[in-house]
Amino acid sequence: METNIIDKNFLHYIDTPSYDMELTSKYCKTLLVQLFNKMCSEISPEEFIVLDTISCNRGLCQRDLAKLILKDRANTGRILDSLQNKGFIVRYNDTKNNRLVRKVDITQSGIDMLEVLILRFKPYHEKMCKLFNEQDLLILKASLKKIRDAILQIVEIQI
Amino acid sequence: METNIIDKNFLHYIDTPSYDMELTSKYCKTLLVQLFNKMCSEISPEEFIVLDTISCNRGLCQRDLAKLILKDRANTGRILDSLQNKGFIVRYNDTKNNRLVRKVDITQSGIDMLEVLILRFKPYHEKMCKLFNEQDLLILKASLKKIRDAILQIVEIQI
DNA sequence: AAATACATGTTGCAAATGCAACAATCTTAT
DNA sequence: ATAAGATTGTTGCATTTGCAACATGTATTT
Repeated sequence: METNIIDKNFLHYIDTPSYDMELTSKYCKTLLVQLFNKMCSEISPEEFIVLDTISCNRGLCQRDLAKLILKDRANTGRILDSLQNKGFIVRYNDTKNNRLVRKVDITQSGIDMLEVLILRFKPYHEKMCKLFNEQDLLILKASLKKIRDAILQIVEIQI
Repeated sequence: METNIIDKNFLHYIDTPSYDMELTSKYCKTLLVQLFNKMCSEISPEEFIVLDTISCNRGLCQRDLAKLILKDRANTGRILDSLQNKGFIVRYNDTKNNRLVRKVDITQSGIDMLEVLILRFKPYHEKMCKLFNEQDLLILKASLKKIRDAILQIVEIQI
């Protein structure tokens, strides 16, 4: 059999969009981590992301929040424990579809924390923004969506 | 202060390219994991990726391989231990820039394994390929590269 | 009405990951 | 020539992550 997987005809992982996305995600994460190391000791980058997500999706139950932040229920609960201990969020029992759920909301202290951080990161945020135009970002967003739709045609994704 | 971070003017994490990439990467990974659960018990998806990378980059030292597969040296060594135990790769001492390094190469058994897997996954691979055209993928690749370059202007990335 | 299935959140555990420290070896500086 | 620094790979440890099991409460089925 002369398939010759090593030659250039075969698409290797390194050449896939998946690899490029992983690589770029690593860059984004490193940027975030380095900025937080320098400029924020109050919360972790992960907690910041969750707090930001809660701030614009108030009154979500934990499972719905988990879907948004791309983590499972267990880890979502743990991050919320930490944010709650720091007083940035509150949890309260409520119902959704006649089911008991724990909903999450941001506190005033959490809002203040977010505003402080946003001000602190503003220079970097603006520097990044200047490097991109809206059109490019929209195209990128659409491309990524197209990939996800393609994957959904092959397997069922439960996130 | 009426910054009002909750309104739509502020860019939340959920709306960033970083989030879209993370989400899409998760889809890709889930696809890979599900395919391997169904169709491959010999090696893990991670090991497949490393084996594939070695197959088209023969004679790399471990550190250079680590950079390619986006892992640190420690984890790269561990994955290689597993692949070596299964007989799919060999490691041998060599020098690079007058330094002692351990280089990695794929064995015939490893090549056979890759070819078997590629044949096994061929239907899915072709199905995915049909859903994209070369032009879209090139644009996506360029967009992601542009993001990485922008990040490099702000922080130094050492992967 | 009882049994089964489903949804939500928590806990425990194992695997994966990252980081710092270390050993070995080579280069550069004083 | 000796000391300091750099590169590579390994080991140990702490953190993160995901998965399965469980408890609780609801919906559905028989």
